[in-house]
Amino acid sequence: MASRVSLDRSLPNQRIPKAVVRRLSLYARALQRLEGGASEKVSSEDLANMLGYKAAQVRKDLAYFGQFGTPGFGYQVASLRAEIKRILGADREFLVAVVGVGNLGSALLSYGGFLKQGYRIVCGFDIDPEQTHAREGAVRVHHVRDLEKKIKELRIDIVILAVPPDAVQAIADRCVAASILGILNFVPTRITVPKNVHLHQVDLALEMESLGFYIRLQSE
Amino acid sequence: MASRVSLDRSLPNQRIPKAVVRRLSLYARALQRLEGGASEKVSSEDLANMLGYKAAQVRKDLAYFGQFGTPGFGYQVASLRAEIKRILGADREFLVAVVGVGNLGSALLSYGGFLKQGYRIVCGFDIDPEQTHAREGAVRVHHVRDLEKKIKELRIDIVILAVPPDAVQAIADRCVAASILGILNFVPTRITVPKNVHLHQVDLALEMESLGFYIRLQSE
DNA sequence: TAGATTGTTAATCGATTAACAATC
DNA sequence: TAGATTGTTAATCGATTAACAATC
Repeated sequence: MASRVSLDRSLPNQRIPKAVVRRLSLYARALQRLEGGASEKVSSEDLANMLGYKAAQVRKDLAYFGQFGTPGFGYQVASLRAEIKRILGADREFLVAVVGVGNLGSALLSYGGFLKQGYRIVCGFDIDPEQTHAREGAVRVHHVRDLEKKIKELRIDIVILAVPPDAVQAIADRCVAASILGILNFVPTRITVPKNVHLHQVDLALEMESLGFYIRLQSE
Repeated sequence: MASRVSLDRSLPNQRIPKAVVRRLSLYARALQRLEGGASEKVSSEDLANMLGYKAAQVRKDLAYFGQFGTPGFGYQVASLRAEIKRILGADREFLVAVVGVGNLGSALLSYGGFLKQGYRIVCGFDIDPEQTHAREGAVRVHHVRDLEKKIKELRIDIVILAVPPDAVQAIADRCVAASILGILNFVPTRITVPKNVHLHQVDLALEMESLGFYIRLQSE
């Protein structure tokens, strides 16, 4: 059984901690910065310093997925980055829809931040698509009544929720019923979904509150 | 020394883990939902169930800040919520500015999500305030050249960064030099600040990447 | 070969949970 | 008093870090 791990690096048979996956994305970004730079190799020490981690952690994180380095040498910048991209799923494009095209939703629709490779925003949904329609040249805004139908038809993988707080759980339930794979929830209301659906809550109110708390703590 | 803790609950003399503070905000929100409900009391068990935690964790989290419950009874919903709000700093308003009033920035300016009590968005900054100006009725957008001056003049505590990626570290440095207390960074570029400044990175690209990773993991 | 740096094991640290005496 | 539930200590679990043999 142990041999299987080294044969097929892309299928880790242990559970991967969320924190490890987050760091993996940051490694990829750091490597991108290094690419085209002076050196084609990088050590776990270098990478750790760039991100404020410890070298051992970098090596341990990578070890979840395989052996990518050469003892006494380090890692090839380009190939390590390619490996990490592959691990993170660069081999597949995810189709994304934004539900709720108000202020935040329309900014997210046009925000390039996560459009980078691998994620394509396919459409929006709103209770009043006419009103939002004109603003978004590129992407069609459908009526939210057609949510399930369009999710299936357009094979949408991920929805971004930016609807009013009291609507969010019901919308999430409908998405789940339509077999959505992942939800990124921007609404400051916690929602629950079955554990086969991956959920990230981006809670700005929460971030602000902890920021405020730590500021207060510090000033005393 | 131990007595000091019980005397002054608002000044914890131990380091508070970030995770505890985050949960504290969620407790406050759960209590808000309970308020006006059937019962005026709540047990750690109830609260834990509402949020998917364990009762012991709720009690332990609260214990960092004092003793708020009654053995054999539980907690008073209203007073516990008031205590938590106080701990989180409801006794002080933080003044906030948004730097970079593009798509995302202007949505954040008008987004009510974190405007809830305690945070007031005072103004925006942009390299081309004229262009953004008209769109925001309520809040003034200043030229970014006046950043330091206005931060001091208006006594801004927190900046939200929504500038282009290659400008973000320089802007952050200027904010720090102008004695900002906290930074909420929305730009998908990691920045570094001195440790007396509190920094939260809200990294949408990162969230999407981990969502994609977990989806891929699941589907295999 | 000597020096460098990996991958991995063992030690440490921190956070969560269980257990329970205290007490309303 | 009996039942319930707290605050806190001790046990457990998980994640980070240090140490080091393997090896390029």
